[in-house]
Amino acid sequence: MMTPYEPKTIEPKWQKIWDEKKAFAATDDYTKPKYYALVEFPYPSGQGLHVGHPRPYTALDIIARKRRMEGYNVLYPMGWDAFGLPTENYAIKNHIHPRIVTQRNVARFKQQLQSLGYSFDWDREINTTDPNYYHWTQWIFLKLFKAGLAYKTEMPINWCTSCKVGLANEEVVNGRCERCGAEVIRKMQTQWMLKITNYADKLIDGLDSVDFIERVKVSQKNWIGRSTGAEVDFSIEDSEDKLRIYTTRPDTIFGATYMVLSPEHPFINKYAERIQNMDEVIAYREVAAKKSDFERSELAKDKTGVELKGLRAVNPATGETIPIWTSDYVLMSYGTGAIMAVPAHDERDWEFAKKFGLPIIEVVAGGNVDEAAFTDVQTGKMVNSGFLNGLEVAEAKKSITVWLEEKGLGHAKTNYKLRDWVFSRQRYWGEPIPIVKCEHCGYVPLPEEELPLLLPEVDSYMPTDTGESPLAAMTDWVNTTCPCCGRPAKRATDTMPQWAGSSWYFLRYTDPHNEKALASPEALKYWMPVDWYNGGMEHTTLHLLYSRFWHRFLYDEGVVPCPEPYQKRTSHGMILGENGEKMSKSRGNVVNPDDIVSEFGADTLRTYEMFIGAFELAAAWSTEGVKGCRKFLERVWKLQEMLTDEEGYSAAMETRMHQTIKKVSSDFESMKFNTAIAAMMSLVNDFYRAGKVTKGEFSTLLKLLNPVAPHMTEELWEQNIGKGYVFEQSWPQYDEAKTVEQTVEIALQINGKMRGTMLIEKDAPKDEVLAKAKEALAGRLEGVSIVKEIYIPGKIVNLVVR
RNA sequence: GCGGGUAUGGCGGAAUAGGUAGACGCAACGGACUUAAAAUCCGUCGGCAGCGAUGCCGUGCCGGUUCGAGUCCGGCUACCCGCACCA
Repeated sequence: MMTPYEPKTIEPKWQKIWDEKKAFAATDDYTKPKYYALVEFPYPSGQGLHVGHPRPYTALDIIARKRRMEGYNVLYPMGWDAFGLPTENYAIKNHIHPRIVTQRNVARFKQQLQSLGYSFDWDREINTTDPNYYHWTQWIFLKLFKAGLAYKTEMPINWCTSCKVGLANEEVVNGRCERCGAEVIRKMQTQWMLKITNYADKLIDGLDSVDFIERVKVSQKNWIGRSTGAEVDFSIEDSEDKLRIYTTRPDTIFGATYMVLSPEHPFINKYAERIQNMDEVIAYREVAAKKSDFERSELAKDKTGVELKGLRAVNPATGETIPIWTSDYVLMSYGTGAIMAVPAHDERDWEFAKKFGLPIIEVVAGGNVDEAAFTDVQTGKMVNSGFLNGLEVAEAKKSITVWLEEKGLGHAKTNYKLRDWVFSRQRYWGEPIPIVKCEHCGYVPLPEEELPLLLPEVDSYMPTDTGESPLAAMTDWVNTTCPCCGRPAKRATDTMPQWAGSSWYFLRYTDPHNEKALASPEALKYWMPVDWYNGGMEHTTLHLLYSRFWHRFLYDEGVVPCPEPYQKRTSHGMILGENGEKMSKSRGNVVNPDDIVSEFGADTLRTYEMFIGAFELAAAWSTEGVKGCRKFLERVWKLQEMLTDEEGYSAAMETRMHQTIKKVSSDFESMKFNTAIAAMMSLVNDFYRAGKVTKGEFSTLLKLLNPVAPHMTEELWEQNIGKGYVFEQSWPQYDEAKTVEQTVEIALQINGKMRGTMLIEKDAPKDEVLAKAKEALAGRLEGVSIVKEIYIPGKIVNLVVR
C-alpha cells in the first residue's frame, strides 16, 4: 500500500541518514579525480535565510550531487562571512556582544540550510570570526605588508555619518553609504592601504585564462580601467619647471590650446605669487572642495573654472604659449592631475572652450569641430599637425610618442582607474590589524608566532565620533612593546574590512583544521583551483577582484599552486517578490523559505527555484508556481502504483528514456535547470499516458531527479528499488543511437509557408520523401511549376513554386 | 553619455548550427469520479473569420538578406543593471 507523500517526515529522516553516513564528505584521497564546487558563503544576518539564497545553493548542489554520481571526489563546502556592520550595529543597539549575536545567527542559518538538504560537507564549515580562521587572514596581511603592498597614508576618506566608519570608494553609492543609505562626507584620516594597483595588469591578463561569463570579465576590465597614452612635459613660461600631463591622445598635441589643472594641483600654491588673480582661484578652490563627489556628478556637465592669470605654458609641439586654467572637471586622483586641453577632439574640453571662448583647432579631419568635438579614432587623418599631417590617428600616436621620447619631452604611459584599496575600518567587529607602531622602528609587523592577534573583550564597541576605532580606548591592549626594539609601542587599532575574510576563504575549505598553515600545500595542489564558482552579480566587481588579487599575490609568494582561484564563474539572477519588485520588508513582499519548507517541503522549494526561469535572469516569485512543482513531485510519488515487472514493452518509451537522460544531463551542465525539469515532467506525463512504468525506467528517473529533489527520490528508492542509496548510484548513461526516433514528423511548406506535416522513416531517401511530399501537396501544386525542392532531413520539405 | 542585458499567449517561460513558434508549468474552461466540494485523472487553451476541413495575422518597431527569420544584418524604441567629467 502506497504511503502518502509527506515531506515533513521523510526530509528530516534523510537529512539524518546523510549526516550519519557522512554521505557528502570530501575525502583526502588525492588519487581520485576532484571537483570543487563553490557558492558564496553568506553573511549570517539577523533576518535569517532569504528565498534568494537557495537559488545558487540548489544549482551547485545539483552539480555537486551529479559529479559525485559521476565518480568525482567532490568538495562542496559552506561557511560564514560573519564579521560586519549589521551584527555590530545590532549588538550596540541591544547590548549583546557581537560574538553572541553571530553565534545565534549562524545557528539559525545553519539549521535553515540543513532543512533544505544541501550536500555540503559540514565537517569543513568555516567562520571568518573564528580566531583559528582569522589567524590566517592576519598572516596574509603580514605577507602583504612584508612585500611592501600594505602601507599607511593620510587621505581624505569617505566617512559614513551614520555608521561612523570609513568606506571604500566602492561602498559609496550616489554619495550615500551602500549599507545604511546615510550621507557620506569627506574626512582626513590615516588609513591602511593595499596596493592592488600593482596587480592591475595581472588582474586583467589573468582573465584570458579563465571561463567567466562575459559580462563578469567586462565588468572586471572596466573597473580596472586600463588606458594607454603618454605623459608629456609642458614647460612653464619664464620658469625651469615642467608641468606633466597625461593624455590618451598624444596625437592631438598640435591642437592643445590651453591646459587645465585640478583645483588641488600643487602648482597652484607653488606659483601663488605669480598668479595675478590668486584670490579668485582660492575662492574657486574652496567651492570645489566643498562639493562632495555626489554633487560633482549630480551637477553634471556644466563646466566651471578660473584662468591662472600670469601663468602660461608652452605647447612643446607648436612652441606657442597657451593659457593655464583650473577646473574641477580635472581630477587630482587620476593621471597627473593636469591635462592638455584639445577642445576639437575631446567633448569636455570642447564644452569648456565654448563656454570660456578658448580657441578650437582641428587636428583630425573628419568632423565639424564648430558643431561638436570629433572623437572618432578609426577614421580621420591628421591636419594642422606639422610632421604628423596625413597620418591615420593610430600611426600619428606612435609617431608622436617616438618623437616625444627622442626629444625628452615625454613617454608612453599606461594608467588605470583602479585605486589602491582602503583597508582599515574604525570598527570593533573585524580582524585586528597585526601591526605595532613604534616611535623608533615605525610600523612593525607582529611576529607570526604571535598570531592570531585576538580581538580583545571591550566594554563598549560603540564607534567614536573622533573616527578612532573602539579598540583605541582599550589601553591595556593598545600599549605593548615593540617586537623589534622592545621599547613601549602601540598596537594598530583599526580592523580589516569585511572583504578581508572573504578574499581567501575558498583556500581554507581545502584544509580547514590546519593549525600550521592556511592550508597544506598538498591540499591546495589537489583541490585548487575552484572548478565552478557561482555568486551574485553584485559581487562581480569587488569581491571577485579583491579575492583574485590576494590569490595572485599568494601565487607570487609560492603559497598557492595556481595564479587564478576560480576556473569558472557564473552568476544567478535575483528572486523578486510576487509583484516583480525587489523583496523587502517595507514593500511587504518578503517570502520566508521556512514557510515554504513547512507547507510544501524542501524538495518542492528546490524544484521550484530551479524551474522558475533562466538561472541568470531575475525572476518573480509565484506561490501558484510553487504549487505546480509540488504537484509534479506528487505525480512522481504516485508512479509507485504504476510499477510493472514488464521490461522493454515499448521501443518508443526506450527512445524517450535515452532522450531524457541526454537532455537532463546536458541541461544541468549549462545551468538550464528549468528545461531539465520540464523534460522530466514530460517523461512523467508519458508514464501516466502509458499507465505504467518499469522498475528500470523508474530508477533512472529517480537518479535524474535526485540532485533536484534528493529526499523524496531516496525515499522512493528505498521503498521500491531497495538496494543502497541513490547518492551511491552512477549517473545514468544514454546511447546516442537510441535517442533517435525511427519515425519522424516533418513539416511541408510551399514557398516557406506551412502547408501540413507528414510522417516518414528517419532514413528515407530524399527522392522518396520529395515524391511523398508532392503527393501530399498535390492539390496545391496544380497549375504551378516547381522551381526548387528543399529537403532538410528530419525537419522540413519546402517546395518553391511559380 | 559609455558599457552590459532584456523585450515571445492572460501569466512564468521553451525553441543546439536560420527549418513545424508557444515545449513545460500556472491560470482559465469543459468532462470523469463524488450526495457535494476539495484533491485526483482525462481533455481544450495566441488572435481574427468560419459549423467545418481551412484561411489570414502573429515573437517591441521599421527595413534588409534568404526557398525559409523569434534566431542573421542595418536602423530605431522602451525597460532593467553597472559605471559615470578617468583626459
